[in-house]
Amino acid sequence: MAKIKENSTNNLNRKYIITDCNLTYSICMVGGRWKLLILCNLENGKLRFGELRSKICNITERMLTLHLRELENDGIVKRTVYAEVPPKVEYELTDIGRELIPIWEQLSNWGEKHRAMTRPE
Amino acid sequence: MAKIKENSTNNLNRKYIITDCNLTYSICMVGGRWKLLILCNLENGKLRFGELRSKICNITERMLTLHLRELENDGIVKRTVYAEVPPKVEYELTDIGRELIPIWEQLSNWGEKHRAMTRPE
DNA sequence: CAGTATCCATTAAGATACTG
DNA sequence: CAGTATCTTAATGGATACTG
Repeated sequence: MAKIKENSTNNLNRKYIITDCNLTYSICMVGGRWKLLILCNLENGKLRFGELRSKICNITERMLTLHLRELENDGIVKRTVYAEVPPKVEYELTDIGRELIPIWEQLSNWGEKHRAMTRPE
Repeated sequence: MAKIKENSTNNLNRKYIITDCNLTYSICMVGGRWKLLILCNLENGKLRFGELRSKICNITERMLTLHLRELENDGIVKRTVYAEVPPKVEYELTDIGRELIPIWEQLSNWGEKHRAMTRPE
């Protein structure tokens, strides 16, 4: 029943990390409304903050920032700040982040198939 | 930007179905705190309500009921009621539900690896 | 046994304005 | 451009009691 980052603020999905279940751990790391969506947009290379925002329909700057910070803290995304004016920041997948690629690909394929089965046009 | 089941009550994760993204669709179907956990406990066959409850640490009856209903409505889980006293209800994966097995297996393996990397004992 | 119903607490998400 | 800060709303989760 051990939890991590207890009582932290602005920490998404952290309350239910129970260290004896790997699936729960993973859901904590990449579950939720936005994370896989952010990650899959980074599949083909680096993107800037604004590029991510415009690619991910309906995400607010606040949500994008919060989730990117978490993904960065968890070593799934790498953030690079360029010392330029105006500022330029790029995000990319880390090696462990890239290992998730087959997961969102399969999940996406499953969704397409499930939708075709249950919600035919 | 089309949504489904708008304004429904007690419908988890339904607000953000945008029909032109399969990944978002899948996340809606099996995302969230509990669904994959419920499903992976059904991987090896049928289970009764009480068995699921005791296998899934910390889940309340209410949450288990709500999520099982959704999974049933979405054709991912099959519910069988036996006409007995006391009541007996069994849950099992459907075919489309079984197609998710590799996803939680991979996700679980990823979690184990990620944890070993970032949180060594 | 397998749930419902009710009420309440916590958390995630969204809108908007502002800044280095 | 890439964020913060603040406030508000919506969604999720939990406790407890009760029932066919």
